[in-house]
Amino acid sequence: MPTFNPLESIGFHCNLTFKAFSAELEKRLAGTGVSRVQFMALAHLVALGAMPQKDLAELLSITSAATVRLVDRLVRDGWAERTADPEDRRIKLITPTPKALRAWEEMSLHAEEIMARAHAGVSEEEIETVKSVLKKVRENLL
Amino acid sequence: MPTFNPLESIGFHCNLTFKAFSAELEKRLAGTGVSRVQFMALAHLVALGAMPQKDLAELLSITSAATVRLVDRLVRDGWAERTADPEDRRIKLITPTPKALRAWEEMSLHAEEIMARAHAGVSEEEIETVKSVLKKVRENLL
DNA sequence: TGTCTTTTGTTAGTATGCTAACTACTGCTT
DNA sequence: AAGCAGTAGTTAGCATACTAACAAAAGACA
Repeated sequence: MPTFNPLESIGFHCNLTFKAFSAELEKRLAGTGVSRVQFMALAHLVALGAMPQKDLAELLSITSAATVRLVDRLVRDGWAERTADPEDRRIKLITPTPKALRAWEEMSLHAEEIMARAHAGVSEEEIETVKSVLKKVRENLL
Repeated sequence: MPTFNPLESIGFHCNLTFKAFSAELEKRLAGTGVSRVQFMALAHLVALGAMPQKDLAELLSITSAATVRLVDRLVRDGWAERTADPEDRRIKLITPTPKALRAWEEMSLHAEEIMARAHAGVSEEEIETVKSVLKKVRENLL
């Protein structure tokens, strides 16, 4: 009987690897009051500036419903604000607060250090291979 | 200012790829009443037989607390049972039900098809490279 | 044997994801 | 202008993850 073996699936390995990154990032962010998901949201908000919730949802690859609550928590904790879009009253622009902008530079160092550590001993070429294979796999699954 | 760019991180790509597998598996399991996580748990239970919750937690790489509620739902839905370990009264052995064993063969086909589709057009060598690089990355992050 | 430590499982509280159903608003079409 | 489809955001209900605090049982050791 051909039994499904998780170890053979790239998806399984991706899950494990993603968890390893998550755990390390969460450990380093422990003192900041920012969660891993909030960190990713702030990365986009700081890099690109205020944007509608819909855009943030797309960048994070989550649903709009999940984004509502993520932004709720960002607002609650003083990292972002919902402001009105003068052009379109449906839209709530999500704006990073000055507090977020100030704290970002130091926080983002954690992510860069983790990336550097994770990629240690792996050639640039291997990293590119992984990225391109994973991209192809995602396209295969669309 | 050196800004963190998620696209450069293998962790980010792993997250996206894992989500793609998850979405596809969930779509296929829609009619079965089994969730993706329950499916993974059953894969281990069917392959290895009854085991303590702790072992299941390790195989799934989740905490024991998360396992408690996962097993709660498996039991609730008739896929598994908690039985006493005659040797050690702390242990609850998680046993797949006959219903689970019967349903497994067909369910596991979904996972195999998804793997086959995902890996299409990717050489065996590339797949091995991805697995070994991801493994090294995880070790780097320990 | 009695106590201390470890192991296993549980509960509580929070964060995060999903789908489905809903509201408010925009914008097209007639 | 009226009507209707599409878009943005919200809410509700569920599944799943985590940490922290706890209980019960087993094991180790004086």
